[in-house]
Amino acid sequence: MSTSTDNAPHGSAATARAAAASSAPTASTPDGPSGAGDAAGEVTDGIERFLYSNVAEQIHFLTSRARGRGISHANHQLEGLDLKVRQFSVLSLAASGQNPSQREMGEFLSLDPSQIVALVDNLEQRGAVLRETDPRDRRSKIIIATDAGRDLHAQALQILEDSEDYTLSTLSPRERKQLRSLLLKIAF
Amino acid sequence: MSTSTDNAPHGSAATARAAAASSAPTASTPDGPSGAGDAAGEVTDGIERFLYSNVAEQIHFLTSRARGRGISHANHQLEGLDLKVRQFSVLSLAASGQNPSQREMGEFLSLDPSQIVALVDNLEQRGAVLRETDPRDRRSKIIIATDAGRDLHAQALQILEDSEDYTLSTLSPRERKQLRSLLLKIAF
DNA sequence: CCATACCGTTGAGAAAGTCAATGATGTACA
DNA sequence: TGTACATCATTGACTTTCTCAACGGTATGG
Repeated sequence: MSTSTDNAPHGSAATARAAAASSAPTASTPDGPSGAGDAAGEVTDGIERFLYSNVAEQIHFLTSRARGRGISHANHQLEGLDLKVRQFSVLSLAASGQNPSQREMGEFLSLDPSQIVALVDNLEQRGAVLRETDPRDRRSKIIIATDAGRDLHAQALQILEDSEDYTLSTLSPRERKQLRSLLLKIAF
Repeated sequence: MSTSTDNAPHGSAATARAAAASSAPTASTPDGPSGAGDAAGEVTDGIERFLYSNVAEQIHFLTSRARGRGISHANHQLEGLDLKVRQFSVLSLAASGQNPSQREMGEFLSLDPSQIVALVDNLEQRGAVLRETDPRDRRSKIIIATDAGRDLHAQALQILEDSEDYTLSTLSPRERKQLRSLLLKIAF
């Protein structure tokens, strides 16, 4: 496990480790007065110094990192149920009482229809969901959670809520609500 | 602009399409009074109805969707430079004046060291960055942007800022700042 | 009946993520 | 000094995820 996978909830962590990394002005390729892109100041120690780079301002970088950390931890916590966040999301829709078709699941979860097939196959084999042909449109299949599926969903949900509580531990309840609200605005 | 597939910044879009999807109570597997997981109410039309499912509350779902939308759009806009967000992030660190080693890049970007190798290989072949052995520690290589690299970075940055402006178009300046701040808090 | 469009499914290939091993180098310490 | 151990970049193998094109079954509009 190279990247994440550590333990401490947030911050610090890596900082303490060996601090003997780079930092050499290296003479060649001089920065000159004010390089093209960044306002390169001093070269300090930890990787936090990259927070002043342009990429650190990018919303892509921030969402990717946040997502990566969260999903990694969540998947790890879900191992006991032999489930992944990915499968949970499908199961959750199946248990929503909203009678989702596979196409709708794909659209909502930003997944290709072919990926939904595989995910539903898996859950169906485990007896967690059923495929029912939609009587209104016999082309589409409505995915519905079985009793066992709803049970599995409930267990997973509890674990995921705990995991999220861990992931968002640096945010106040109010901030968590704000974050969800803001993400929702840009997610659709 | 204009070149991209869809057009409208956000919302709507799919909603209008064919509304003849599912919704059948389907007799079998009855919902019964209040299913186990959700408070299943009415079954309405668009996929927005899944916003009441449990998965829609999950931070994973929100970050994944937001990230997917954003990166997809950004990558599309970057096509002209034959660059992807992924490569830009490495280039950005190389141009930061912070003399990052590959290991540090990997840690900061949440990428495996082996992935950094490939990314740097690519940028190096294009003449955008150089690998310089760190005189302080000859095991590590410091990645530095060339003049051409800084130029490419500047162009890409402009495109990405426009793309982000599009992606975040539903947020006020204040909200954008909040979002960045909140994500930063949970990203490290 | 016919043309057209859509749904789920399959298959193939590219991209991304994960992991172990290796050579070169650095660090600690007896 | 030498010896054990850790770290860095790199390679290779493998799994997962993504993307796309096709196809059969089905729906819709003339």
